[in-house]
Amino acid sequence: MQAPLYDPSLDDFFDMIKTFITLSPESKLAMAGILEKRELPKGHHLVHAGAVCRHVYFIEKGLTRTYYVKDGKDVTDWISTEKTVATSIVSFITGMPDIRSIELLEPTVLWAIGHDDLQKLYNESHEIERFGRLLVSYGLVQMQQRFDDLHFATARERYRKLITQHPDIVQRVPLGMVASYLGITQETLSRIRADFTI
Amino acid sequence: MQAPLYDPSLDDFFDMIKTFITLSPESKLAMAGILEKRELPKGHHLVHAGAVCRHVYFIEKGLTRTYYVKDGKDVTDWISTEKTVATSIVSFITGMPDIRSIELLEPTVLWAIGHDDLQKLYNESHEIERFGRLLVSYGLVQMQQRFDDLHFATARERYRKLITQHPDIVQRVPLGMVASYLGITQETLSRIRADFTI
DNA sequence: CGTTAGTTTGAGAGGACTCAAAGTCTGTGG
DNA sequence: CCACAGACTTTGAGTCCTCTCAAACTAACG
Repeated sequence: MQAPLYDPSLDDFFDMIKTFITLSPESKLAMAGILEKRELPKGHHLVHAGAVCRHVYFIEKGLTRTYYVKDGKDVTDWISTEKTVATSIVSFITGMPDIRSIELLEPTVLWAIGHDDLQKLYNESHEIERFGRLLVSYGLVQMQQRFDDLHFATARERYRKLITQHPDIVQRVPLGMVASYLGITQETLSRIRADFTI
Repeated sequence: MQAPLYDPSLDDFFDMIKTFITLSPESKLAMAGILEKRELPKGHHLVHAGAVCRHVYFIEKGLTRTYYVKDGKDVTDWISTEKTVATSIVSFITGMPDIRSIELLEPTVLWAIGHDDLQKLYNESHEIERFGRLLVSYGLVQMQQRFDDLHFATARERYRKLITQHPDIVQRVPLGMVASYLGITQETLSRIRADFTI
């Protein structure tokens, strides 16, 4: 009987990423060395506005919101649910500060990967470099789809798409935050929703 | 006196990508083996709607437009100028067909990289895998910025930003295409522009 | 059970859209 | 070199969607 080489709950993480890569045992071990599991309360901030984001977070349980303030108004940029990634992507990639903050909308369990740790593994392992490439590629596909939704759709179309593709978000996220995520005001979303439920 | 190992005009390509990576001589040689230079006339389509996009294109000279048809209307999704990349990114990454087409708005000189060729080099070279990662990362940053522009800005703000950041696009691209790129109608853009020049 | 965060409702203003028509530019053939 | 066709842009009028500002309502939490 041999002790496991890494925290068995890390398999949740490897499950999460298996949509785009299955790592070799060595790479898993290497990743295990830099992944940090964290349990954080609702309201906690992972990233503060004006700071550099030095981590990527894989959400195992819970819900995060990336947002910023534009013209005095709170704008929700991204919402990350279970089995997805949260990070202030431009800041993480460029190393520059960004106006975006990330807050937890629920008590959250996540895996954090530090930027420098990851760079180190990139240097050491071709496979993990590939993991990085695929992770970003996957993010780019998601961003494009979100962009398309916003590009030439009415408020109504955007809401309809959201409730069909991510019904849980509407349940778990306050209406005002969902509204700005969709690029509309809270009042408009409230009225649209009233129409839909008749 | 030694013959160059690759077409010297390829240095334009290596210049183009040096904002994010400087390749080793071996990697340059490997890339030289898969890069194809093409000179194509205005109006030529690099990608057709409904097809899979199997190439990434680096624009050396000229101008491309990525677009699709939504509800019978032509929507400009992306505009690529000199020293930037054009591709139908979701299709290229996922290997699935996409509604996007790419056309040349001017006679264009570009470097084409085939998907399968690139995958092969990814397998052979860690450094080229890194090149891929950085290329996608760079694309993600651009996409995020474009997304932000669209998210909560008025038609006026979007136009102002475009003319300050990419004044050449307004000169070289027909107004209707610029309008849909900004997410507004041609008539609205025409009126905005009239105001600006007073 | 009060306080606060969150949501709904109302009224009015305004931006952007649609449909339609008139200009303007540009390249090609006579 | 001019004239015309087709592509592109502007202008107009009316409508509608979404916004803003304001106030009332509801739910959740300590």
